[in-house]
Amino acid sequence: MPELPEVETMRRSVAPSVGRRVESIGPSRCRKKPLKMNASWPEIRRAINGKQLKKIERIGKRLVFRFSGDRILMVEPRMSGLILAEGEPNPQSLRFEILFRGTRGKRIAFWDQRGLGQVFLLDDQSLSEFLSRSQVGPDALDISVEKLRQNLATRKIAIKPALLDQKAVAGVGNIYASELLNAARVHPARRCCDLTGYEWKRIHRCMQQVLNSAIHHEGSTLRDGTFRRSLDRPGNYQNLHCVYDQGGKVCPRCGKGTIKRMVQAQRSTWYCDHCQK
DNA sequence: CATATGTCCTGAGAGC
DNA sequence: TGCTCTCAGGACATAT
Repeated sequence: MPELPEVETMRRSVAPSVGRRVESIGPSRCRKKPLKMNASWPEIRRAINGKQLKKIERIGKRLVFRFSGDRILMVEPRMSGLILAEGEPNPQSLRFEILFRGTRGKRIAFWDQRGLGQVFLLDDQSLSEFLSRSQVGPDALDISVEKLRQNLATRKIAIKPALLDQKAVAGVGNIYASELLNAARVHPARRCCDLTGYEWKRIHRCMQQVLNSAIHHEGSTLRDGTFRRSLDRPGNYQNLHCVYDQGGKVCPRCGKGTIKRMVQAQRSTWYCDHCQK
């Protein structure tokens, strides 16, 4: 599911557990396939049990759980991962849960239907190494327009697939790349190296506006319904999508064009055929 | 069969 | 030749 706004929504929904002490952590019994991770469950239990959850950070589309004693769990939800404090989306897809002392069952649970998600046990040092090895770029909400331009403007590929490159800017995924380019009135097939300074400014401003608005509306719940803040609380931003999955409709921004679908780098892109030049 | 929110790996080609 | 960077394509796993 998650792009930056959905991961930030998940972060906020489990933030009440900051300050609590871990009672137990472990895999669910009913999981389908083993969770992909860099340590065994006994190792993770030894590292995390009894520790206090100090902070939950978001880096692009990843969540970083910091515990006392410099122990870190980093979760990559990838396509279908979901981090929830409440609710049972599908008992079959529960991958692990953390229970907290003295809270009568308060927990953080990781659900993942497709099983592409990954979890890493790290410390400060190995987290830094991980981020530099995988070249995670600046977060989309923090990056300056100069840095965005520096990271992308020499490239010959189209702007829309370029925005999905997490090394250039971290957090934008397939939904918000289409949405922000519509807001910026830039055609998704324009090559990065052909964009003007004024267009980079619009892309940068609209990226932050669209992502912040999506966070405000608690992310996008698509037709498959997998992303939600809790079982009875879907996101709302899908109702504000101007182009994503809106093929054939009139563009709500210009009121003149029609929303079209195209395929770029084997992924769907939607855009207005009138106002995006 | 086609579609689906993400990331990692491989290999070809370009340019120095 | 060889190094680095870019870019295209596929794999991963499951559901509709």
